[in-house]
Amino acid sequence: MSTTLSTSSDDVVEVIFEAILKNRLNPGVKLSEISLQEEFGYSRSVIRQGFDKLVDSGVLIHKKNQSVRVACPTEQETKQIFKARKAIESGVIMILVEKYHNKQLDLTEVDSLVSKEKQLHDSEELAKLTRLSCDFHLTLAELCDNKYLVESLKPLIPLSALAASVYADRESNFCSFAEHQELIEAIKSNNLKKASDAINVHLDHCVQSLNFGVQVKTKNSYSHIFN
Amino acid sequence: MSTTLSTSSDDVVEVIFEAILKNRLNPGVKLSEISLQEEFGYSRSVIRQGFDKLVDSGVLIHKKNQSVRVACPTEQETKQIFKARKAIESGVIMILVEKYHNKQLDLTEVDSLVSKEKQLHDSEELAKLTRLSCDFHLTLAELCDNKYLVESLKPLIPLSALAASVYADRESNFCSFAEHQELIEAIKSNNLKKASDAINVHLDHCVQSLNFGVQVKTKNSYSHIFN
DNA sequence: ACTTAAAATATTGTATACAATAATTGTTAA
DNA sequence: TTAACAATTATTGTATACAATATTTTAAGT
Repeated sequence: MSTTLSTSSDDVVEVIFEAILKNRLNPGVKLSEISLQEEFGYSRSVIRQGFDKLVDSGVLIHKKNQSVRVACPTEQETKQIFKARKAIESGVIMILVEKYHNKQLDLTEVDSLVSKEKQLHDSEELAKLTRLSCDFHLTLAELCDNKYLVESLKPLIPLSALAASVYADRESNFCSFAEHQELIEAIKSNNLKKASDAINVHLDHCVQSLNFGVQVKTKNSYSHIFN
Repeated sequence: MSTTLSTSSDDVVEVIFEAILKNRLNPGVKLSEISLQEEFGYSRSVIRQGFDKLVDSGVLIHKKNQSVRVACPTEQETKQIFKARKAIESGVIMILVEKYHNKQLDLTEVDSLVSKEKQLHDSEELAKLTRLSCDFHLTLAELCDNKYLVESLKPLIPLSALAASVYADRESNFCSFAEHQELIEAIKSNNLKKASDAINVHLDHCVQSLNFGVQVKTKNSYSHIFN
């Protein structure tokens, strides 16, 4: 929650979030506090504060007296993550439909996000696509003007990205920009039922596109991960 | 998120949560790290870790270089909190109805919670009632077997309690046990529409019962607050 | 070679130290 | 008395130290 007048540890959180969304930090990777001191330029206590926040949101896993690791969602956890997202994002869509109906919603930002997604998709720059589709979902939540709703959804987005990086064969069809487009159209049509269905179907498709048969891979070095 | 093999700072979180739910910690109260050292028996760094988690969930407010304070939700924030709860808890109810339909849901725990609420209501022990009605909502979420959903809802419950302690004239009719009862009956009737309506109406009633005209009161000592 | 045990190393958990900043108190002037 | 300012005190932000615990390496025995 950003009622904190941002302290240094938020930098750590932000950098690690970014690294995950950009697919630089793979699930299971071990992050030691000491080793990251010079990487960040902060002391261990600051790094640790950042880690603590990420652990709290489930993005990092921390077992007592062991280094934190990037979370590696199991099949069951992944399904739970998307079930939770369906609950929260259904609420988001409900609010947005009402807002749009009352002419209190400006969709130009998401419109341009979706067209950027289309561009990247066409030029096959799949790495950047993950980041953009995450932004799409977060931006929708932010348009609700409800910080509590945003904070509820926030940790689930990098967790989804992690799940995708483990189980998605090709990330192109994991979180389809075409369905994002349809979702926006549904909101614009002032049709609550249609929009609700669209978000639920979309998130179901995300899970269905995953292949839970794959063997989980773990790497162990973090050179060239951040920035 | 309890993937952390619980460290000491979780004690701090738990004790402060409790104190809020029990109405011992009022909104706006200042909590200094140093002063709570002997109260808890932990060192400042541990206390601080606990504070950080609570700040992150919005229960404590932290401005740079100032002591943390117990949050004091404004009218607008309170409405946002309950809007977010409606989104999340609608999802909870949806899942529970499905579970009940598939005979995978045991409601004895919530049944007994509601009857305890009724007892306390009849004997006019209103202080303990807040705690119990919070438990009711959290227990429903826990019955979904989805830790992400639980974690999403968790911070909103003490925030609601804080809002009530500021704006509720009499806490008795803030979060009505009778409506809890009806909600459970709706789930048992396998009627999704009815159950969805019940949770939405109930949470709307909570907000409607509040009187946002009151002047906010702030206290400043914390003796006899914990345990 | 392989396994086991022990020593050495590295990393975390917690406490504490010190500088930077805020809050409080005391003093003076109007 | 009140207001403004200075001096004092208290509290936070960050770094670091040290013990407890994990991990890795080394060495010995089979």
